[in-house]
Amino acid sequence: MINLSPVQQKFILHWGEMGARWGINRTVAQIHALLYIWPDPLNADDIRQTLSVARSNVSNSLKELNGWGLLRTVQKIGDRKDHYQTMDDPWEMFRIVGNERKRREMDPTVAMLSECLEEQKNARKTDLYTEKRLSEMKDFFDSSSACFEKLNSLPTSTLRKLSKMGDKLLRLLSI
Amino acid sequence: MINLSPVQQKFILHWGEMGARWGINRTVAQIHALLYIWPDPLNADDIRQTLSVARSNVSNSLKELNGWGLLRTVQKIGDRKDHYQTMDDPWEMFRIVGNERKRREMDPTVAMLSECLEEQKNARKTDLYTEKRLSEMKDFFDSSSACFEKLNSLPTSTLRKLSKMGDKLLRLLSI
DNA sequence: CATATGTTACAGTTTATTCTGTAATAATTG
DNA sequence: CAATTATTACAGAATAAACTGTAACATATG
Repeated sequence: MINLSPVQQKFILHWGEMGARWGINRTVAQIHALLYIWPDPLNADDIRQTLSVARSNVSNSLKELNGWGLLRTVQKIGDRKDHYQTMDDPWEMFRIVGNERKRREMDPTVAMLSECLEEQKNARKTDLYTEKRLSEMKDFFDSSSACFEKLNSLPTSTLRKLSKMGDKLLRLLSI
Repeated sequence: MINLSPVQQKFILHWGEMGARWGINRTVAQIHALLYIWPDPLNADDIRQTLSVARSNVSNSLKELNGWGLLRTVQKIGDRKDHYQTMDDPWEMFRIVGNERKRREMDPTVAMLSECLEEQKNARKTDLYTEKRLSEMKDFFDSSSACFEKLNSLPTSTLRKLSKMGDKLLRLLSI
């Protein structure tokens, strides 16, 4: 029987609300928060009881969490139920989320911009202004997404160090 | 009378759909796309007709766009109507959007984590595990948001160059 | 085979958001 | 003052997303 402390509840509820802004469903985010804040792996029924949601909702949410690559399933001896875990390391966690967000929020736009530019070339009427706006936008998405990919390919330990460099980072970059 | 080419329509519709994923309302994003892709400043009625939305929707959406800092109001001689523009430069545009997203998506979580840690300290029961999870998460948010702020404080021209450096950037950083 | 466990589909409900259309209000201009 | 323009509030409609509860199904275990 899971009994959440007030602080744990607060964390889980906030994570759930915030999830929406991060493009993650509330229940999915709550489950993620629960697994993150709880010391032991939990089974689906623990989750259902603790968060008061329908069993089917737990199942679907776990599937989605798994789709994000944020879930691990483990077993306990003498217990046939699956038990679920999530990773400890926030850097690792948000690297994954970041990748997924890039895939959902940038890639489709890059594709659309390419199509538009192509269609604009083949159009009966030339429209230099539109072409300029589209290609500047595409240029932005291309370079920022390449840059993001490069940074995200670095090992977590490097990202951690870089993000902690503070002003040193700026000095390094302003060469 | 505004007459959108197929390519312009495609761009606007996509921008509208994508807006949702970026945390921006569809109509707001469509209006933004329209102002971005159209060579001249447009008045509210142009926008209403072109996008087929209610006048009140245009007014509220323009207000929100203004709240993001993405709108400029200009006048035309011999015309009492306000005319609206948005900025050309995608880097500038997404710097603003990025700032706003940080404010909405990170800052509240940093605040929540600080509160939780404070409350955990004052709690009757000590809970070292929860404390560890919370403080590691806070550490992540603190350093990544500081890092983001530093980068975002750079002039657009610098950001543009950095994002275009490709592998040179990695070599520079891997010192 | 009986039981336990987990997934999936689905109809219906709830909830939140967005949008419309109207009306009231205010400010400005000729 | 009359006309133009823009904002705001609001009730109701339309949409979209999320959730519930149930049932069917599959799989594995003793």
